[in-house]
Amino acid sequence: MKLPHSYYLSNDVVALSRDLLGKYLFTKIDGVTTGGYIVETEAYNGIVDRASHAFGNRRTPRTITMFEEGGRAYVYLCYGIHEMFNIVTSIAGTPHAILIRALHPTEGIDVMQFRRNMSIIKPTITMGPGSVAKALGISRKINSISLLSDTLWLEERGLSFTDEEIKAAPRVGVDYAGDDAMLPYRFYVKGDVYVSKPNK
DNA sequence: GCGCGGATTCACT
DNA sequence: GTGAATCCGCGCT
Repeated sequence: MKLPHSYYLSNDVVALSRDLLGKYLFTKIDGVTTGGYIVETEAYNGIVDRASHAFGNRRTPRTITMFEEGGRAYVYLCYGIHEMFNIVTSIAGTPHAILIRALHPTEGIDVMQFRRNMSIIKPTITMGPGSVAKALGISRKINSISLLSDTLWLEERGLSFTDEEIKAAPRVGVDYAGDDAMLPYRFYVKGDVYVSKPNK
């Protein structure tokens, strides 16, 4: 079942980040479906979070997507090379977003392998945010697209993890954020081979 | 206009 | 473990 629009309207982006572990994420491009379940996320907590692009209520052509109503994709280019896929949450005007950092692939693995230029399957196929977006065929062209569309959506399939199976930790690559860099806003499934390290 | 640097990945030592 | 790749968003002049 697709996650309903209401799922994305929660104002608690940190709780939602944890809840997304085990949810399935799919794209359907040129008739081919690819995806799997989410095993690593990071929460970006609106205008008070120094690590967020929207910190200080910064509205620019890039960040405006985060200020839209929840239930959309926020896709941007990082380091001039990698596309990053985020889930926008909360109501319009509150720029919460969740970065999808790793996926445990289940469907369309051969196509994802082709998109990643991999001759043999390795865990790095969907490990790390740039890899997830590339494997799923997500680019800036679909920035702001609805997560209830036929191109990109999430599903609940009855998979969940206990608190013992989940680790909360500081986010990756946000040293510029001062004290906010230490907040435990990264969530992952312990020991899953697709989680970017460390994964214990 | 200019310049800095980034929510990273990969090849290579 | 280290460094290159590579684009453009963003703040400041």
